[in-house]
Amino acid sequence: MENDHILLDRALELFSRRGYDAVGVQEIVESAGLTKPTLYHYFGSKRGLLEALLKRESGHLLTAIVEAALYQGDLVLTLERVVRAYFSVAKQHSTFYRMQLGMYFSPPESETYHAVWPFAREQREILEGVFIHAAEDHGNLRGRHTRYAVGFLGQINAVIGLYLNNEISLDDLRVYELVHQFMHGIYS
Amino acid sequence: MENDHILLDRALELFSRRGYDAVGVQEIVESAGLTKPTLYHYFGSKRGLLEALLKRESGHLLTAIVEAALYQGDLVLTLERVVRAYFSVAKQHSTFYRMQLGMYFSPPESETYHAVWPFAREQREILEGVFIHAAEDHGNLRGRHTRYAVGFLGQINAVIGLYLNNEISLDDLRVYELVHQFMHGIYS
DNA sequence: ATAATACTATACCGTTCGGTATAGTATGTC
DNA sequence: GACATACTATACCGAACGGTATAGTATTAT
Repeated sequence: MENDHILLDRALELFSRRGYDAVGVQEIVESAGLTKPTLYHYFGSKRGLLEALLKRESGHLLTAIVEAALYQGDLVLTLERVVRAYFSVAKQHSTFYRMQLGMYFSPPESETYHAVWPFAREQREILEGVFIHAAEDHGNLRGRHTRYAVGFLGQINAVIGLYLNNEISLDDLRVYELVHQFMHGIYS
Repeated sequence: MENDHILLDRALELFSRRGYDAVGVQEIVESAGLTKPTLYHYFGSKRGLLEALLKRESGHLLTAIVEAALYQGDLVLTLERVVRAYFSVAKQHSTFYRMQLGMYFSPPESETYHAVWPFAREQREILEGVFIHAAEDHGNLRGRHTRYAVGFLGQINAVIGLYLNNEISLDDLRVYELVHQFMHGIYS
């Protein structure tokens, strides 16, 4: 295994558990069994390490939801695929998901917020695309794509937040519940 | 104005903009026109300052939603009051709301997460109480109070997140939309 | 007048921060 | 054999970190 990959793995583990600011460069290289010049050779700075990490790990999530978000006439089916994609990444890459979720809500002038913002926007645009397409079939959705995308993502992340705190599991029933509630409310 | 209040105000401003870890004690006291021994006299440690800050500011939010969450037979009405309470605090204390939202999603071994956790749990319990009470009138809600509380809070925070990024405003229409969608889904 | 209490400034503690200058050691090319 | 390239360790940089010992200055109670 290459040393740059080892560094990224260790940084991901430490950042997701304790946060970017609370983890020093020294600790990362020690945990990787290397020294600082190696890290600075590959990434140039601590910020560069963070950006390389986000770039590598976001790939999983973005490709998964791009594929899932292909709208082909059935909104429920599409949303279920999207939720399943999110759940799948949250389960297989839970440390990364925890990290990017925390960074999305980090303060607006922090390094982490600026670093994660492009990837967060991309996620939202993909979801907005679903609702924009669906509005061609369901006129009453028109003009509310941002609202829906944000609200839907908010619910997904609320559920994944519970999963990351070991309060629930992420299974097919949970997918159905989430989408059904989003589409039809809580009574039915 | 007392010096301890000045310190809390400056800490709130700085933490909410750049994050707890990224702001040093020195910067806080300089911004307050004071020196470090004053801060350590009142709060004992940086962590103590954070906890005092959360305690002071959470009061606004908790009293507001406790009052709003009184269920008296009309779930829609109660939820609208709750959303209005959240929106009101988010508008009047936007720096605090941003801070506590970020801390709720901060890494699980960070100081900020541990400090904010008791207040987050209290919020959720209040909301769960609404759905537990409502289930006495609407049997099909029974046993899903956690799910609903978390999902509802997720949607509220998603919308407030948009507001904090200056993408939307928080008005009565937005309250209606949020509750209506939660209750009846997106089609109606 | 005196003593106790509450508060605040100066100056400092040891440690850690992100980052780097220097000196290597491999590996492959010509 | 000479040389460039890629990578990594030792040892260090100045600055900032959270926190404190000491010495005060007001205010209050006795």
